[in-house]
Amino acid sequence: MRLSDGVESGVHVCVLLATLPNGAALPAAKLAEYHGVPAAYLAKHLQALAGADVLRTVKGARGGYRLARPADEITVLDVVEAIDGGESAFRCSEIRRRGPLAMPAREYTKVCGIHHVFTRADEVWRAELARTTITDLLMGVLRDVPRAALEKGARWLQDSAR
Amino acid sequence: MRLSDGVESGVHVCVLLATLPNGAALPAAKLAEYHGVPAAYLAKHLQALAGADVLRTVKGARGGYRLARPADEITVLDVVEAIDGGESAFRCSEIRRRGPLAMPAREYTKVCGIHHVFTRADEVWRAELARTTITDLLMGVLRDVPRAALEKGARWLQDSAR
DNA sequence: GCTTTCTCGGATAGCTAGTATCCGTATTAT
DNA sequence: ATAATACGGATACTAGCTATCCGAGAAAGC
Repeated sequence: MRLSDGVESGVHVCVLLATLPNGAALPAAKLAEYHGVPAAYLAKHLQALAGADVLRTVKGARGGYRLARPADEITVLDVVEAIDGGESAFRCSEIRRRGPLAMPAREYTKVCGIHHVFTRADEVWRAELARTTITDLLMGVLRDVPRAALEKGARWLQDSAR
Repeated sequence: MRLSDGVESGVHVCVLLATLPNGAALPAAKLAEYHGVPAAYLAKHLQALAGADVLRTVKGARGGYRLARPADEITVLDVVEAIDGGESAFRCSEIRRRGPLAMPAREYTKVCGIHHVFTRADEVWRAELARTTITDLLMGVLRDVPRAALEKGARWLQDSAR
């Protein structure tokens, strides 16, 4: 089981965008450069995030991406569902209806117990991801990352703003 | 994100094996036939389960697979980790160390905050799966599955025992 | 003790989904 | 008008999972 790689980039992008003043935007190419990831690939995930109303696009020259909502109203789950999709990791193929025990379909009224366990597990997983907002992550970064790195980042952002 | 399909078969197999008397075993071919899944493919997952000490193999003529432990000491998580592996779905590629902000490696003492969120989510997911045992699932099947199907299954098992 | 039968076990192809990339079009600020 | 930027589709490439095969080894029966 593996989460899409794009999720990691997506969350990092949101944290970075949360540091921008008011309605400023940053183009996809800059976002990719900042994080050291392939630009063409990141663009795809940015589009997914925009489609899910996590990011908002600013078209035209001096455009780019910005957060669609305040950072404390965007959860990690929002990013995950935008990029990786909202489906459960487990897919029930109704094994109980196959093989020599097969019964007419109408006999199976309740959901398969195995299916149910994974559904619950998926729910608690998503609930946990929904507990953390982009603001929470940003505060963590400000606390844990070395001061020198923060200053470096701030300078880079100013240079890119021009 | 997608869990290996084999997990579903694996759990169903364990539930079926839990219905066998004492130390009786069922060969891989029969297990596959019962569930209507490809035999050669199921064999692979059975081996993984045996390697993880969830199932025990009985070699030679009239051999097969049986549970390695009492059914109430085997959790759904045990099956998942045997077949799908114990790794977290999220893989941190340390994006924060890339791009223009990169700092010497020793500067990063704490684990990345984003990584941490997914680690927690993975833990609650696994904890939830560990709450359900094969016995729990078997009781659910006995409760929810139509009586006719249960009888059909019992007959099939008897015929296979020969 | 030998043979026969049956089983696991690892090695090997095929396929699907996701990763990574490109380019042409539409849109906006300057 | 021009330059910069997002957007969407089309396309190679890759990894991991799906599916299959055949040989080694172990038990059972004579």
